[in-house]
Amino acid sequence: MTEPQLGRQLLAAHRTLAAELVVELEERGWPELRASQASLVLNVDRRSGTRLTELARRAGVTKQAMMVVVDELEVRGFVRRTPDPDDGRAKVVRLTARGRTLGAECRRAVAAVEARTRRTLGGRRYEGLREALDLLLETEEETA
Amino acid sequence: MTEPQLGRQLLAAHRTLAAELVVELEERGWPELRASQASLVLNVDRRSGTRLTELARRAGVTKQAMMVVVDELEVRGFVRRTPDPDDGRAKVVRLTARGRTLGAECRRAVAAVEARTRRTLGGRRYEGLREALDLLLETEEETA
DNA sequence: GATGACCGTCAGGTTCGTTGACTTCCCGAG
DNA sequence: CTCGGGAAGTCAACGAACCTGACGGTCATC
Repeated sequence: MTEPQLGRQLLAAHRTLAAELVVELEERGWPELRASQASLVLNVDRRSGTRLTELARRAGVTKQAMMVVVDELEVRGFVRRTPDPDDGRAKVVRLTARGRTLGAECRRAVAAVEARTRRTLGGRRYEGLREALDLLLETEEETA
Repeated sequence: MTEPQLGRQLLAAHRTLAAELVVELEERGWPELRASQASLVLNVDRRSGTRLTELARRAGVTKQAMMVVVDELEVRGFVRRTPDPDDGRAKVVRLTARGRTLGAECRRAVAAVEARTRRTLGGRRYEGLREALDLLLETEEETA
């Protein structure tokens, strides 16, 4: 009975943090923005832009999954795809001006959520949590 | 950049544990059983059965969500719904004989996953993880 | 130059969950 | 005693975040 709770708690905690981030963004005037989208914005290199595959790698998901998020962000004008001059197959995802503004806001929102989490947990437990998750996923990766 | 990783890691860790549980169950001869289903089986009171709403409450989800899982388990003969003698509205979810056998297997599978997790994390970190999650979700609940 | 690997894409699925809108039934207050 | 609020289970529709598989171009190398 104890362990399925762990799995569930992990999911619940994920949802909680994601929801908090969304609220934080809303309060800052960026409504209808989801955590996955904010996360993507933060992963695009501000200067040179970043390829889709690289974004997927950073986020630890498939390129198909990442493409959906890029699509959404592109429609809303936060990001645009430009052909990669060095590679005809590739496209580079870049932030628009609006996207850069959003990026700044996202960093603040993320910091706020992190600070709140850290406060309710205490610094020690917070660090412990991060460490445990790092370890868990790292060793999973190796076995895979 | 640091925090959105936390949220994502929580999700990834959830998927990992759920997948491990499924594999564990498969290896024990119970294929095509998902983590949510196993979790439900473990939450049904072995003697008296449990109402749908109560199951939903225990799992921290809506009764609609819980109903789906009960439906699946009922179709496969692990569980059945009987009218509650004390309340004409309610039905009691009970394990069938096959369901009880599955329950025992689930407990073992869960224990195996837990043991493996504990081993990769170390007892100290494992306990810390659980504690952190408890705290995180508990205080979330209060604010809600 | 053919061959295999790689980039982005399209199409379709899966898992776990949600909100909203009933119907049926319980219960307590007027 | 009825009658109105509320709770139990259900039906339907949807959402978020993923996945696998299959392709058409492009690169890079042999």
